Amino acid sequence: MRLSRYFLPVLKETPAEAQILSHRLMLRAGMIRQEAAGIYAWLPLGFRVLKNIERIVREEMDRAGAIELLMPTLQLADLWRETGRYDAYGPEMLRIRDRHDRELLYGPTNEDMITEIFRASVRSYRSLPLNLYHMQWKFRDEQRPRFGVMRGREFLMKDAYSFDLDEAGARRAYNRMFVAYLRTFARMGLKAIPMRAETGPIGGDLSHEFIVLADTGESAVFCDRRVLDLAVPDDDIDYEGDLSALIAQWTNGYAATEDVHDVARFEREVSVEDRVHTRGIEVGQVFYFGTKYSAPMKAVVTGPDGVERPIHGGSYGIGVSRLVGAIIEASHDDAGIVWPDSVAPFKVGLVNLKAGDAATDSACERIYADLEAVGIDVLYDDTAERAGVKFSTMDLIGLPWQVVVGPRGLANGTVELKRRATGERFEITPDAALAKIGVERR
RNA sequence: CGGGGUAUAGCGCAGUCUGGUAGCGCACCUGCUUUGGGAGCAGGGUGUCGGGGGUUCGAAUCCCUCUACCCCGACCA
Repeated sequence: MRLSRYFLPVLKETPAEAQILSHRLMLRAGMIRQEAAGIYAWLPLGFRVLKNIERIVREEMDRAGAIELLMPTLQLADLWRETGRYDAYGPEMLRIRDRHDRELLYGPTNEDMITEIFRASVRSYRSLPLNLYHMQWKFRDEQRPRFGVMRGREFLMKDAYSFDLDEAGARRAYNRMFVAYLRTFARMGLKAIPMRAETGPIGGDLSHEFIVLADTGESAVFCDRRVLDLAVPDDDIDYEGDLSALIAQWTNGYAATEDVHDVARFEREVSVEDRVHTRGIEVGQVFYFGTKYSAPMKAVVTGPDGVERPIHGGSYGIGVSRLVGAIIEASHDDAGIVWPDSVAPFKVGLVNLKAGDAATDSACERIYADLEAVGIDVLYDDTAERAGVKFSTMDLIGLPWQVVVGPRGLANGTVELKRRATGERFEITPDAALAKIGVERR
């Protein structure tokens, strides 16, 4: 993409309403624009990051055996009346009437609807286990939206729902999602720690929150340093195998958010040098809730013994849009965002220091073409801006690699390659720069 | 939902107390000079002063009212 033809409205000054760092950087980097309290338009750069996060979530969900579908944002109130949640949910639910005066709601979550979909078609235990998920915009009319996309009213959530014949099956489903979550967050460059959680209004008796550690996170967390060093399973993990030992490894060590923190236990189980007290951001939560929805909604299957019984369910959420903010909170410096490679909006920023100069232009064009040819996303700054502006913009938007091309270097046959995350700089030939990025010129 | 605050150009702000027909910096547009870490000179205002109503010869400014947004606290992917 050529910057001269892109839409990248970066801001030099920070909008007054943005308090936390990720929100400021997202506004300044031209990733989002606020349209109402807690409601954002995703501008091209932010949208690319969102799509990358979506892709990773999708790949890991699919790998773990979940099946993607898409449910609507609008739901009939009657569906929610079956579980009693229409009245229970309160003013956080956005309620709407259509032209026929039918009561609708903008879905804050989808347990009720997925259960309805399930019960319409599934009759036998032979169809189980089943795990269905989607990524869809949710709306929760928060009393106080804040922190940009970290706490919006409209947000993109991945929500998965598992259906099993009994509790043992449901716990296996839970374990699969647990492992998938470990992998998902790790792939985004995040250290996400599962912590025992309250089950909240969704109900159930087994739940973990996945908390990303970031100094600027909204809640205080306490954990055993040894939990931070646990290895995340590789992509050859066998989801059909027994995952319970792996889960135990991750859940035995102490890890708790402030509200459920047990000081006595923390000090008893964790040695002083292993005690970690930092801050975190919740990016996902997994629940087992048994027959809470299946019983009232009569989502039943016939078991091998011929007896009908309500299925045991679980739900598994990831705040996809929140992750954009969480990643920035966890990965930035004074100059701006430092994107992990896997979610970066472009992999390479190509800086033409003297647009209009024939030699510089043609060197840039060649590098640009070579990168595009192998499918590497590159943002080519071909504008006539000053070097200082170009550099600060590139640092702000945080692309993993910068290739800086100017007459001074070209006189020696070199360009400058910069690694955003480490600050390393190399004065090397264009071919060598491409090789480091991962392109072999033929 | 309790407490506090703000609303003036794309962004950051002054002007409001004491009414006189809108301004500063950045950004943006035109031209020239520049160009290796947020340039210089000259010219240009792109605005229902959040909305509605009122007072007044005259309202960004005073009064009434509505709305939006932000911050602190209690709640959430």
